[in-house]
Amino acid sequence: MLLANYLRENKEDVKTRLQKKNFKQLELVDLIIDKDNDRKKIQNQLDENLAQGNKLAEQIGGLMKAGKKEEAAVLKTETAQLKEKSKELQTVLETCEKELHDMLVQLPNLPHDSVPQGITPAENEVVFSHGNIPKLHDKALPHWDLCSKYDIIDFELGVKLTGAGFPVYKGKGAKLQRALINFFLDKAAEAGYSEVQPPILVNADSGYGTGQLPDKEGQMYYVGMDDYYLIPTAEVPVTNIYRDLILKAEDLPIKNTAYTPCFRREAGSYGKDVRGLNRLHQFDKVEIVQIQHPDKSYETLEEMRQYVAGLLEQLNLPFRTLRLCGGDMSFASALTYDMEVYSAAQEKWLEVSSVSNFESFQANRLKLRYREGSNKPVLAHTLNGSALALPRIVAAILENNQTPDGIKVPEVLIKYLNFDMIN
RNA sequence: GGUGAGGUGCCUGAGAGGCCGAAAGGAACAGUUUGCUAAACUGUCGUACGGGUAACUGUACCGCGGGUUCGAAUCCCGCCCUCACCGCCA
Repeated sequence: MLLANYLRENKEDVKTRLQKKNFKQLELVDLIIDKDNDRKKIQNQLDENLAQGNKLAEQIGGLMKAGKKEEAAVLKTETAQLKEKSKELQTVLETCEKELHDMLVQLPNLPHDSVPQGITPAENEVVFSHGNIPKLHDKALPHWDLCSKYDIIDFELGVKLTGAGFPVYKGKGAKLQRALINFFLDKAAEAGYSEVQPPILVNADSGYGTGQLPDKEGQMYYVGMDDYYLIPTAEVPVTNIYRDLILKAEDLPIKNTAYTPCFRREAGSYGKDVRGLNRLHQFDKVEIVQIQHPDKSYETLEEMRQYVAGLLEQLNLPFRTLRLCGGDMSFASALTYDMEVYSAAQEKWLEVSSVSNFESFQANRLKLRYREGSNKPVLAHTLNGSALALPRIVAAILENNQTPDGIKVPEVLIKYLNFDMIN
């Protein structure tokens, strides 16, 4: 959520930047400023009314104590009118504030200057690529066939237990999952991230804090009996740890990592993109989250992006880094890098990580602030990234490393496994 | 699920209709003292939204929402949450 004051002070700049994000209702900016002006006016009136009432009440108190009951009674009649007026103004103010809020939450975050102009994924900018696209042997298979050939991931069995998109990992497949999770967590710890194990069900307040609610309500699994949501990403519980806090400037940056399963309904997804591991309802992910001083958040974003790239290099997967164009970015992000690995049998790029700087957009909702010395609290910047999401990494490993004799395990994972081939 | 207790500032905790944005202690911060550390002393020490160049100042907030009252942290009603014990159970 953006701040009304910021819009007022940077009106034209805000509009041009919103346009870059392919946001069309620019008139909303003016409406918000007007509404905020109304709000101030109403509050002024209300405050004045209440102040008068307070003053009268004080006088009445004094008179009562002095035993001047008649004089007090006269003043009492005055307060009755004031009270009615205040009540009226209060409702008007509440309506006004609600309308203002409802408009404010419709504005997406403003894109950073470096965000490329564009509307579709085709306009994303490739900023880095690494590794060679492997040449597979003649009988190479897509990962879903490899999964059943070596009996490591069973999609049909998942359907029996739950439904489509809930695979069962078996034998070496299950071990590979554990190895990847441990590898990612160990690397994050080395990079200074402190590990947390948060709940994977969260309440509505947390959903609002990171912005999944209200917009993406339909994408989360909901436990109605207790009013909880299954997390779509560890970002939700981990970032919400810091909701409603005022941190000290010297505590920044805060670096957390968490492994959690993630649950997404993926309502509206269909077709070839959902085959095999490409799109699941439940998947595993290690997330990195940072809370940073506004002056340093872009430095931090670059560092996080390098960190994720390093993981992919160590896994020996060909990948590329995209700087997302305005139209392809998420609502809350100011700058996002996507990492895509090449899946050689499917012959396509798969998104395995998204690293974003939200600036103060999330922090405003979270009321996550920091204080420098004895200054007023200031909104912090939040950043997060996948490091990494497992399924598509697994898909790429299986496909790219396949040989006629089996699938070679990436070297860095061998110490976590007691085998080097899936066969 | 049952019963009981309770939700006050960074923490502990007092306040029981006006003198309360809230005692006291602790923590933290700044200063004095000190060879260093510590101690002692002094001071500062909530947030939000307004007005004002500023000093300052208005309003709201004692879990949330309503009510009573000229006036509510304090009284009344409803809700939520936490803790303890019992039951059930990993």
